[in-house]
Amino acid sequence: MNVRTLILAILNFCEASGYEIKKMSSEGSFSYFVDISYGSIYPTLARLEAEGMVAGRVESHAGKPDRRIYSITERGRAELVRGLSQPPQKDIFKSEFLLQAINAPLVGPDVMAAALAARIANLEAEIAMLDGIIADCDHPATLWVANYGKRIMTTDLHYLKAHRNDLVAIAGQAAGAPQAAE
Amino acid sequence: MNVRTLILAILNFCEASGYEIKKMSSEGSFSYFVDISYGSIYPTLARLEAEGMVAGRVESHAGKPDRRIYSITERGRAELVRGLSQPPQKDIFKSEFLLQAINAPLVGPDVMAAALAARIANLEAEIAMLDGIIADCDHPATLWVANYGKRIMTTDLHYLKAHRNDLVAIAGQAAGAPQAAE
DNA sequence: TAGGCCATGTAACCGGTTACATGATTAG
DNA sequence: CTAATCATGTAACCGGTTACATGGCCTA
Repeated sequence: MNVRTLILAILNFCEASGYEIKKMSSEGSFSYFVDISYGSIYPTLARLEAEGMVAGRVESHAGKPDRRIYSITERGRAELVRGLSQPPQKDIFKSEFLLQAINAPLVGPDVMAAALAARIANLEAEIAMLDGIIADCDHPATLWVANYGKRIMTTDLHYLKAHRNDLVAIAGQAAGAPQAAE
Repeated sequence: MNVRTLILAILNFCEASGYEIKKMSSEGSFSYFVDISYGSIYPTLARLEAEGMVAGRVESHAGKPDRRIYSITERGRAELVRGLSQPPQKDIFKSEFLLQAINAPLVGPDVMAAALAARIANLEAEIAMLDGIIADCDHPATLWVANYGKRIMTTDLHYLKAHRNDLVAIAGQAAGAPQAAE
């Protein structure tokens, strides 16, 4: 899942500028599995154009900076299919929250409670975003993914709310006596 | 969640060699959120030792290569607490499967069905691993995380099984007619 | 008039992986 | 005899981020 394929996938939905791609990847319907930086978007876009995978055109709007709008080409779409068709590698899931949770006794109940609260808030925000997609969007595949994501996040949220106190209690177990000495 | 903190976290559970750390991170109870490579483990371990965060000793077993066993020091534990205590950044979730799913019409029903099957198999394997941890382990925080993970993965699995056909159908919608022309 | 948003781009850096080098022991 | 497992380590590479440079327009 390199930036290259990701950008092609986004451009296969709609043409966009580098700036818009950034926004889609950090706020829009792609945000729940990526967040690309400008520093990788613009060079990749330039390279994709040089390879004929995307076509760029400049659009001028009065009172706004010029925008380079890119759209995917036939070659780009073929490349995207190639990229998507090879068996997907395992999902990568990196959770600092889980690392904290596994070390609950070490971080203590206060930090743990704060982390739980942050995660719950985060999940609620993300579910709200998915609700927005589910309401607005009529693209079947996107809807399928949004509903799938919502289902999992909802379960996650319920579980956290039901068991947060257990984890805080575990974190409190060793409070003040920070593990055996060296 | 850099390798540094991760290694300290692992060593806070038990002392281990670089080789064992690798195994824990790619098979053991840490594997469901990381997989570190030797190329980052050994240099990091050396650096941590130079900084006094971990202490290494050489152990010889007849008929086996020498092993450098590392254990965390007080300083290392303090460093770990510091690393864990700052508010965790958002979970990173990168899923090639989801990227395929969102582009289901493009990849076609066969590839989509294969991806679904792979993901289902993967989830089943991971749930089995979690069951192992839940049965064996008596560390409360680890158990909490394992049960949490199991709950989510189980929901995930059920949802996938119940809705896989829908996604394959969506992927079949555009089969043979690969999108509008340029 | 200060700060935020729009908009594009580059250069330096960095965290990490891949691939390689080495070598003994054990299981098939 | 071959392959796998145990075990440590290095060097080259690479994908990506951070921080910087630039500048006009709009809002508070």
